[in-house]
Amino acid sequence: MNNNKIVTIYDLAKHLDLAPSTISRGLQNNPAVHPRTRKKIFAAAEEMGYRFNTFARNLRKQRTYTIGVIVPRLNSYFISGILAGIELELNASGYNMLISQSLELESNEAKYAQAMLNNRVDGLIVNLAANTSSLKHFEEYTRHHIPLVFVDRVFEDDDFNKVVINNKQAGYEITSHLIKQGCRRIVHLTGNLSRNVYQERKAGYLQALQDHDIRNNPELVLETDLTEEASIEAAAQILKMEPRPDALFVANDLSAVICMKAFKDAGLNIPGDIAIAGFNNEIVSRISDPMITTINYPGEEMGRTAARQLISLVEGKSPHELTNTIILKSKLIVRASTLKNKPKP
Amino acid sequence: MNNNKIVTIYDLAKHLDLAPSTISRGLQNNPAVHPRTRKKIFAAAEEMGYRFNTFARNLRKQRTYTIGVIVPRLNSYFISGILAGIELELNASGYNMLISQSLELESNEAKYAQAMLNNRVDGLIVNLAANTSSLKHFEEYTRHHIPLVFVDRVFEDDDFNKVVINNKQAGYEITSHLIKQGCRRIVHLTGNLSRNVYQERKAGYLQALQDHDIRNNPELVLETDLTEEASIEAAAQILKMEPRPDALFVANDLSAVICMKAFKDAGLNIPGDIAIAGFNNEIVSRISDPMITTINYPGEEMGRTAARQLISLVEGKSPHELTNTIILKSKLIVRASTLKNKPKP
DNA sequence: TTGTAGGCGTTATCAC
DNA sequence: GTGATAACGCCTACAA
Repeated sequence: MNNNKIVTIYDLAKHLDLAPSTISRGLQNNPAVHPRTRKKIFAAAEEMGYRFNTFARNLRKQRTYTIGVIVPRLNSYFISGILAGIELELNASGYNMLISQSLELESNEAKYAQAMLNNRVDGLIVNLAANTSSLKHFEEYTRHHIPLVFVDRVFEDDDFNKVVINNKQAGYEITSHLIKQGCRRIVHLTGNLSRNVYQERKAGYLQALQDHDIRNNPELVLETDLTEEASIEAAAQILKMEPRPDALFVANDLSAVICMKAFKDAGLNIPGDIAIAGFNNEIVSRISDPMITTINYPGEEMGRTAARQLISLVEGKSPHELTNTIILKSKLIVRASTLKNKPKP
Repeated sequence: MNNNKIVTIYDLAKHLDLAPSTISRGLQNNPAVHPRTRKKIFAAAEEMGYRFNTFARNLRKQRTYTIGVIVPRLNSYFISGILAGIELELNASGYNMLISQSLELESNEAKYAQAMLNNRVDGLIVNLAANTSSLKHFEEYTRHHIPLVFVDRVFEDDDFNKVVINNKQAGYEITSHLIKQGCRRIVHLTGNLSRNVYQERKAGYLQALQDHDIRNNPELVLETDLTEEASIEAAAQILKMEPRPDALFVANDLSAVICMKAFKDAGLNIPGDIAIAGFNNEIVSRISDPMITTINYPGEEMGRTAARQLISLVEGKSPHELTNTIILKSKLIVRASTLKNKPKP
């Protein structure tokens, strides 16, 4: 109706010959205003194209209904799932979502944590960068009692809220499965070991070896950044190992599929010559040939859980003092890429 | 240093026995402030743990330095790339990014467009939902002169800024390539045809058929939602076609790979029995066996371009009146999945 | 049921 | 170079 001028409650007040406070109350459905008055207010708001100013309200209320989210990368299938889960919960509860990507750098993470603080986010969800070595850039959140939840990539020995899976157990299960299939020389290809998720998967791998009396050979653990290039390189390195390993446990599906392709191109048979297991149950694990044994990793559910927990902290429904760790269930999914002993018909 | 109380410029002013306005100027590096004073101000700010309040500034400045982004889904590899590109540019220019996902529903899209307006975003980037049939929920942006850029999925006949690729040409190239490989009975599996991207790819497909004197058979065009399930179903349907098609052009890589897997499971040889081409050059197209012929689709670059264009509009560096369309280059990438005529040695 | 007045934290304008 | 003061738009005691 109106053109460009921004309409405020004062304009509505003048138009209706009422006080701004009455307009404010009416728009909030405050029962103190007469239904007739309220109706007039809404009609005028509609007619004049009124939009309320979130900033003014935030300034006044000292609340922003905005949650910050810092992730290492946006262009990752797994991260997308977490974000989707977070977004669903936040929007359902009327919160906005402010996103930054640290590009796996602690320095960016710290910078964005500060920026989010300036934006007065009501809470923050973080998936740590690969090289983050301290959480001191989050101390100000604690000091100001702004709730903080870490999801997936966390620090073990801290006093923060976290949503994780049991990576060690998952690593243990997948390695034990490989051993049960008769594999003895199992390579583990993993990411930055200063991050809990990779460190623990490796711990599970080592534990499984030990429990099955297989001597650990440090040369069989390859630490890379799990990018496409690094995976191709790692595959070449594995092909050159003497004697050739009979299994490969990779810390993520995409990298596992890339390795598998390299092995197939080199004429190897999967799983006959080498069994391959991944991690995350990404779609690529299902479309590869053979399909890849993996761990179902509930990314979206982790996002939802983290968001729910954060909201309940923000709204004071959970006590701030009690930090807690939520461990979601992960599950081994056995597929053809590791089935050396074909199930009997 | 300090504990929980939020520090404002008034606190700094009192502490330093200066006026709040001087503090404000000092913090903004206003040259009118004496260097010695400024130094004292920064020292006190640091010591007292001052953080400026973005909302108060926004309220005052009538600017938010926040850009809204509405996408159909967050958990999509292609969308992630666009978002990553947008985020890079926005952060580089000091803007925040507020994200919502429409879940492919026009109703959500409209709702979030309104919410972003309430949040006074300085501009908005949109990737349309599958079922969006009108742009009237964006009219208010035009009315208030809030810049708007559509990326990838757009309306053709509108008067808005857009960043796209030439989908028709890409569809034409890929279909012509299949024809040159000797294919005559080419199935086209696509998404919601009311969206420009799918509509145009199909137009390119039809044009190529016509230019090569191949009669169009409407039964060979399958419109689905391109989900994992729909793709599996479509593959089954194609397998039942009589006579069997000799090529399949799918509007996205993931769906193409899923179909390929189904065909291989049914004993078909790729590309011998049926050639397969995808779209987007996602990583799955490179790890499938055989690798998939596709169109390189610069998602991240589209995101960057959209963000750059939006920022230049927001900052008044481009005129608002001139809406424009930026068409990025896409490129046919030929791989084994369509090479029926092996290149001569 | 409605109105008045003050404040949320910052910046801009005008004085001094 | 610094200070006083009035906005920005909304919300909420408190008063009427």
